[in-house]
Amino acid sequence: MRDRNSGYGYCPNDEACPVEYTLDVIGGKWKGVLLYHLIEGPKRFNEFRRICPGVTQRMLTLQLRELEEDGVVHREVYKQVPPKVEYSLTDFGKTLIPIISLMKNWGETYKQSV
Amino acid sequence: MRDRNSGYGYCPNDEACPVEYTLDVIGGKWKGVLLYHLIEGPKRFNEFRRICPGVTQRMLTLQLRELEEDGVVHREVYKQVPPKVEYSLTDFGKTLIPIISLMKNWGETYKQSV
DNA sequence: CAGCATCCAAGAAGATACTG
DNA sequence: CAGTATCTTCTTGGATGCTG
Repeated sequence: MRDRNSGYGYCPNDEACPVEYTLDVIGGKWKGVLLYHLIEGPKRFNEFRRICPGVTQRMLTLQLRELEEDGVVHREVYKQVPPKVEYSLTDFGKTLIPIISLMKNWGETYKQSV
Repeated sequence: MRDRNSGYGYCPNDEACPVEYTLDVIGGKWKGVLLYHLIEGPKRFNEFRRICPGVTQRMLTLQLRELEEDGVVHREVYKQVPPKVEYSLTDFGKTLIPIISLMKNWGETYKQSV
């Protein structure tokens, strides 16, 4: 999922790779949920932990860092005590909103049918 | 990605889970590409291997099996020699087309920008 | 509060060889 | 052609303890 270089060298087909590229950005184990919650507005670290009790501290950190690296999420550190860090969607990240919304709708519609 | 039972018990938030559920169906390493190619029409096993040289035989089998289990893909075995197996989207699978298309468009648009 | 470091277990994925 | 089986490697992820 992270081997952007090796992973996409394999597939010479220009029509196929965009889908895989998109999944590389949003397909992490928790990225979908995190992004979905960020649509509503900025969130703090422990806010995520409350919303999704299943995600560990470590995973939350890692997933947020990857989203940050991909330029999808902005990490704002407020220099104060106690520390406060806020995560929000970048403008680039906002371009993903239609996809996340569609996925949300699809999930809502078909979750019970499987 | 496969632990549908344990994975979703964790998250009590009904608004978040649909996204994760959708990703569980289409978020596998190769599922996006496979589904994308199936939009064009039915494909055979080795056809996929030609289109995506990066996917191993084993992975291709596993991913197709999971898509089949999820009712997204239909596997038609023609009883003949040499054997012929055709994979196609089910009606249920076709409901995913809008999502895949959006992901394709997004990937095409932003692939270079990262 | 928002993490990082370390260690360890479990699972995903690759390589290779073989089959109806 | 379309797989299966097995073995090994690599990556993910969880648990725990510590910090500015």
